[in-house]
Formats: sequence, C-alpha cells, structure tokens
Amino acid sequence: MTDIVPQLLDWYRTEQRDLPWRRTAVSPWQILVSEFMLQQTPVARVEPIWLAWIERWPTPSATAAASAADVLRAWGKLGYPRRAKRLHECATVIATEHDDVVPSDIETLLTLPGVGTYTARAVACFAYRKRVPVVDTNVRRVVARVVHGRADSPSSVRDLDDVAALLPDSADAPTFSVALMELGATVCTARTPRCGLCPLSVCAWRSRGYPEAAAPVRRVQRYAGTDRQVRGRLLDVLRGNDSPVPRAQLDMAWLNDTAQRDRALDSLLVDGLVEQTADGRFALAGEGD
DNA sequence: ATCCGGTTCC
DNA sequence: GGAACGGGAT
Repeated sequence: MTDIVPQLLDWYRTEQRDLPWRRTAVSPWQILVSEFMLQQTPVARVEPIWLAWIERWPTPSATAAASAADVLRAWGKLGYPRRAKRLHECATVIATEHDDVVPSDIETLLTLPGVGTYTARAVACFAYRKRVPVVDTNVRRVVARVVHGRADSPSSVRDLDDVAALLPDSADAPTFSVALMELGATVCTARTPRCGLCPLSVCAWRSRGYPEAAAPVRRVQRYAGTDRQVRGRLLDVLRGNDSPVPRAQLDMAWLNDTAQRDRALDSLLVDGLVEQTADGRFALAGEGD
C-alpha cells in the first residue's frame, strides 16, 4: 500500500493539468482566491475569472480597497455570490488585522470569513507547503475507493485521518495531496471513472469488483425554478446597472411567482448582497464605496 | 440537514 | 432532465 506515494507522484509529474494557480510565483493570497472560487465550481469556469481577478487585485489590501459592488461584478456569474462577499471581507480582515499577510496556521485561517475546514488546510498545504491532510470531495471519493473499497463515502472526520496515514513523511506531502485531488478530478471521477488510466497498482474498490454505492438516498439539489435562480436573476439586473434601479425594474426579472420574487429579494438584502437606497431603489451592496 | 449559482456533461 | 462541480454557514 505504501507504493501509492511513488506511483501517484510519478503519475502527477507527467499528467497534471497546467492550472495557473499551481504555477510558481503565485502568492498565498492568490491561492486563497482560487480556493474560494473553486468551492463547488469547476476549474474551467474559474480559470478566466481568477486570471483577471488577481491582475486587478493582486493583494488582500488591494481587494479590500475595492467596493463590494465592484467585487460582485468581477465575480460575475461564477455562482454562490456570498463567496464574493466573504472573499472581500476576508481580504479586509487580512489587510487590517494580519498586516496584509495570509495566515499560515490552520487555526488562524479558520477564523477568516468564508474559510472552512477544506480551504484552511488547502492554503496551509498549497501556499505554505505544510504537511497537513487536505480533504475535498475528490480526495474523499479516492480514499473511499482505494482504501475502503467503497464507491463513495459520506463526509466524515475519519477521512482526515485516512489521508494523514497516506501522506509521505517528506517535503513531497503537499504535492502528494494535490496529486490525490488531481486523480479524483481527472481519473477517479464520480460518474464514469477511467480506471484503465489509473496509476495505482492496488485499489480495494477494484479488488472487490467495483461495488455500487450503498444507499444513494441523498436529496437532489435542483436549480431551475428555485429561489436560487430568482436571486441570480435579480443580481444579474443589479450587476448591469451602475446606479440604483427602481423596484419595478427588478420585478421584471421574475414574473412567474411574485411571492417567490419578494422572498428572494429579501434574502439578498439579509445576506448583504443588495442594499436599498433612501428613496427606495435597489443596488448592489457597497455601490457608493 | 438545508440553503446557496450557474454551467456542462452523461 | 439529472448529476456533478477542488465547500461554508446556519
């Protein structure tokens, strides 16, 4: 089983994707930005936005100096715009409380807005080369298959221990972690794994004949027709206007269900993504800053 | 346990 | 049409 390390490292050396945030000379802050954008979002959609973003706002203080509205516009249709707001807040905290330097220890990283278990470990590992386990959805699936012989596994803290047990006791640990993610992203995929391309000589899932997932019961999260789609439509209107828009203009973005539209707008106000002016019009939060 | 975007691919 | 995508906050 210890052969996993050289097999995976050799494979990664030749098969890794050339992703811009993996190149040298990318700062910890820029890596942090990539991790925010990559939360629940495919690489292909993040890449162009990340490139433009770090050129425009290369540091935490530069990001903090921008208005929340401009940050939301630059985020565009990447999705989950609360991430953009948290990234802006995160930049402010780092600029004002950490001397414009991204913290390197997990405990401090976890105190930052929008930084959870995965992102804190990813920054410590990929930006600061620390030997800490990093578990995302890809790693969880790879470990479930290779180590436990199951098609997938529910999120659990045990995954961290599983990965910690696999990590090489050397400077290669961060590379091993990114290689594990890469394998899950490109070979050991969720729907149609390409096991013929797998570099690992031993896999418990393969040994057991690729058993199906036990109980898929997981509730499907749809999108069409949900409040999330309505929020997206409303934000899209505000992103396209530099000055506040009247309520009637927002109303046109969703005519099917007025109650749902009101609920969506209210939730955007609660989330601090949208603000109402004194005269009753609406704008992206921080439009005037 | 649910909510939170938007797109692509099977 | 559904599932998947380098999660986080409540």
